[in-house]
Amino acid sequence: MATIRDVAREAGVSIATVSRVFNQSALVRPETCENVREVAARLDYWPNGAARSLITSRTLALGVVLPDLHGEFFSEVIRGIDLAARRERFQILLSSSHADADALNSAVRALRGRIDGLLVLSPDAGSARVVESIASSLPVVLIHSGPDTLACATLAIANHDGALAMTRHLVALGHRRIAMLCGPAGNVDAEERLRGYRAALTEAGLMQDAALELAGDFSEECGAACVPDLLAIEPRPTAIFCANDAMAIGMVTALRDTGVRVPEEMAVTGFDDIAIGRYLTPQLTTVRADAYELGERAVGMLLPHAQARQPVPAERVSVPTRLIVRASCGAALVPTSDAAQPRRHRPLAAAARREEDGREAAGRDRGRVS
Amino acid sequence: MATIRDVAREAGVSIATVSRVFNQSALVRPETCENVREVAARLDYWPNGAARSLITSRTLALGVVLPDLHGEFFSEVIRGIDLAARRERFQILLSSSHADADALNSAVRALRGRIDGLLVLSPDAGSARVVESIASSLPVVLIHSGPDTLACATLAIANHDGALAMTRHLVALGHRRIAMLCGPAGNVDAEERLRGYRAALTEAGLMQDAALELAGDFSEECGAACVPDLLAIEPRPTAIFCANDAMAIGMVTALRDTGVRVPEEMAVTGFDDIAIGRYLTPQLTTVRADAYELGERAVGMLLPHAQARQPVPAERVSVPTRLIVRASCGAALVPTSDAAQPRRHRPLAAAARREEDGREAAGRDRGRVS
DNA sequence: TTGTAAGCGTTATCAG
DNA sequence: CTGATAACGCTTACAA
Repeated sequence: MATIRDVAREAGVSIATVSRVFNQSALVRPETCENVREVAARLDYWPNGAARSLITSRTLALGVVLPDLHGEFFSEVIRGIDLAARRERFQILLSSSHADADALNSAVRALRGRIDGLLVLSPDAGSARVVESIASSLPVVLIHSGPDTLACATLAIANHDGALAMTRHLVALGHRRIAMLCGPAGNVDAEERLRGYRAALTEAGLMQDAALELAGDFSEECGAACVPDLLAIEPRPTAIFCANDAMAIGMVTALRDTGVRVPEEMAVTGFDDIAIGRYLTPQLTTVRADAYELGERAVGMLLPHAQARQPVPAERVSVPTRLIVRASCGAALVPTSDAAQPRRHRPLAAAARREEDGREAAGRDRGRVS
Repeated sequence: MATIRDVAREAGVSIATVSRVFNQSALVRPETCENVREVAARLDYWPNGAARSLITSRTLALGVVLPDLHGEFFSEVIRGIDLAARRERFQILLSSSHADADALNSAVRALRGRIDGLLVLSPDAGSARVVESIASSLPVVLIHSGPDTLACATLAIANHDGALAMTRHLVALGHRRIAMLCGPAGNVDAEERLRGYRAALTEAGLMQDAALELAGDFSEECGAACVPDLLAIEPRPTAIFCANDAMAIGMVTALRDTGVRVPEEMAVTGFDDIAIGRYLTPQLTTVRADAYELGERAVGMLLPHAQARQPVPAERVSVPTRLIVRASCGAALVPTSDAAQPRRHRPLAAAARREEDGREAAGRDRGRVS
C-alpha cells in the first residue's frame, strides 16, 4: 500500500505538498497539483484514515450502539441515522447486541479514537447510566424513553402519550374491559406504555385491575401464547392493547385460529406501526413511533456537537407519536367514527411513512429538562 | 482525554508498561499491573483506536458498502454480517446508498486505513468492476449475483435456479400462460431471475412471448401500477411471477381491488421471502433467498483473510434458494399437491427462517470459478 | 520485569 | 508556492 512518502518521492515533491493536494489547499501550483494527482492515481494512493484522524483528532465517523439489530424498528432507526450522517459525510460504526451495561461499557470504550460522537439506543435504565458517565468526554445522544431526567442529551419516544391516546381511543369506542399485554420487565418503553394505559383507564373512571395486565416480552410468539390467558380473564375483556405490534400480530393470528373474531369479539391494537400491520387481516390499529425520524433527529442533535468536539447539552427531546386507526380495533364497525379508512393501496415503507392517515396523538410534547 | 503518557506519569511507570498492561502482556508484575489499571480507571483512560491501528495496521473493523439500507432484505443481510463479525470481535463500518460506481469508488477509498476487509453488496455490473480493482490491495468479498466470472471472491444468490424452480412449479400447477414482472434494468439479480424464468418456459415447451414480460422496478407501487397492463395481455395469463416480493405484494393488493381473485383467476408469486408475504391474503408463494445467511457467509469468507491481511482468493460461492409454496400460487387448490400447507402460527423472522417448510430449489450449486 | 526509542502515515507550523 | 520537521498516541524491538 503506497504512502504519502512514495507519492512524494515519485512526484519529486515533499510530503507536505502531497498532503496539500489531498486537502484542497489552494496554495499549490496547478501543474504541481496535476502531477501529484497523476502519480497518486498511478500508485493507487489514498490517504490513510487512521493516520489522518490521529493528527486531526477528527474521524468523520459516528458510533452507533444498540441492543439488537433485529426487527423492522431498529433497522429503520439505523437507516435514518445513516442517511442523516451521510449528508454531512459521516460514516457509521455499528455495534449491536449489547445485552447489559457492562457489555455496553466495553463496546463504547473500544470505539475511543475511532468516532467523533456516539448514539446509544438503550431500552434499559442501567445502560442509560453508563452513557451519562461518558457524556462528559464524548459527544453522546441517548435514545431512551425512560421517565427519568438524565444528565445527557436524550431523545425519547412519547410512549406514555401514545399509549394514552390508544387507550382513550378504545374507551371512546365503548370498551370498558380493556386488557394490556405488557412488554419485558425493565424495558422503559414497555413501562411507559403501561403507565399511559393505566392513566387513560383512571381518567375514564375505569377500575384498575391487575388481572387485565398480562406479562409479555415483545415477541410474536408470546402474543400468540397468551391468548388462553386473555380469554380466561373474568369477565372477559372486549379489547386488548399490546405493547408492540409483533405481539399484536401473534395475538390476532392466534385468536383467529381459536375462532375468536377480531375485532367483533376482541379488539386488538399494537404499538410501533411496523409494515406488516398493514397487511394483517384485519389491518392493525397501532401507534406510530417513526423509527426513521428518530434516527434522523438523533443525528441532528449529535452532529453539530460532534463536529465542534463539544459535549451535547443535556436536554430531553420527545418524538411525538400518532394514533393509526385501522380495522383491528373495530373503529370501522362504529358508523359515527371518522377514523374508518378506505382501503386503498399503500406503498411498503418510505412513502407511506410520510403520508399516512391517522390522527395526531394527544401529546406533541417537546420539552426541556434540566 | 487522557493519553498513555498521562497514565504512565501518574502511575510512575513508562508508557511501555502501560501499553503492556492493556495488551495482556504477561511480562508485567501483578502489583504494577494493578496499579496501572487503577490509575487508568481513575483517569478514565482507554487506548486510542486510531493510534493503535496506525502502528499495528489492524483495525478490527470491516467495511460494508451497500446500495441502500432500505427494506427487509438489506437489513437482514446487515444483521447477518454484524453478528458474524461480532463473534470475532470485529466492528462494522457502514456505508450505504451508493448509486453508481464512482460513488462506490470514493466511498471505498474513504475507508482506507479504517478497515481490515470490505464487503460490497452490488446489484449492478459496473460496481462489480470497481471492486475487482480493489481486491488486490484489500481483502474484499463481493455479494453479487451476476453470471460473469469476476477476479474476486464473490458470493451469489442462486437467482437463476430459484426462478427456474418457481416457474417450473407454476408449470406443474397447469399454467400455460405465465407472465413475469421484471426487476429494474441493469440489476443483475433481476436479470438472472428473468433468465431462469425463460429457461423454465423453454424447457416446458412453452412459447417465449415478449408481451408476457412486464417492466418493473422492484417497488410495491409498480407491482400495483402494472395490473392493468397485465390484464390487457391477450390471451390473459393465468399466472405471474414477480421478480421480488414487494412487487408481488403490490400486485396482489391491486388485483384484489380490481376484483380479480388470487389465485383462482391469477396466480401471483414473488422472490425474497420477506416477512410480510406470510401475512398477505392469500399468503405469498415465493423463493427464499436467506439474507441473514448471505451476510453471515460473506463474513465467513472474508474474515480469515482480513485477519491475515491477505487477498481473498477469487472464488465464486453460490447461496442456494428454496421454493416456499403458500397459497398465492394456487397450489392449495390442487388436491394432489403435497405443497399445500396447514395454516399455523409463524414467528416473525428469526425462528421462522430456520424452520420453515417448503422444498429445496432444484439447484444447490456451490461451484468454483477461476 | 521495566525503560528507551524508533517508528506507523498523516497534518500543521514554520521558514524559505 | 514549497520544504523541513515536529507532533498525534500508540506498539514493539532492544537494552538494561
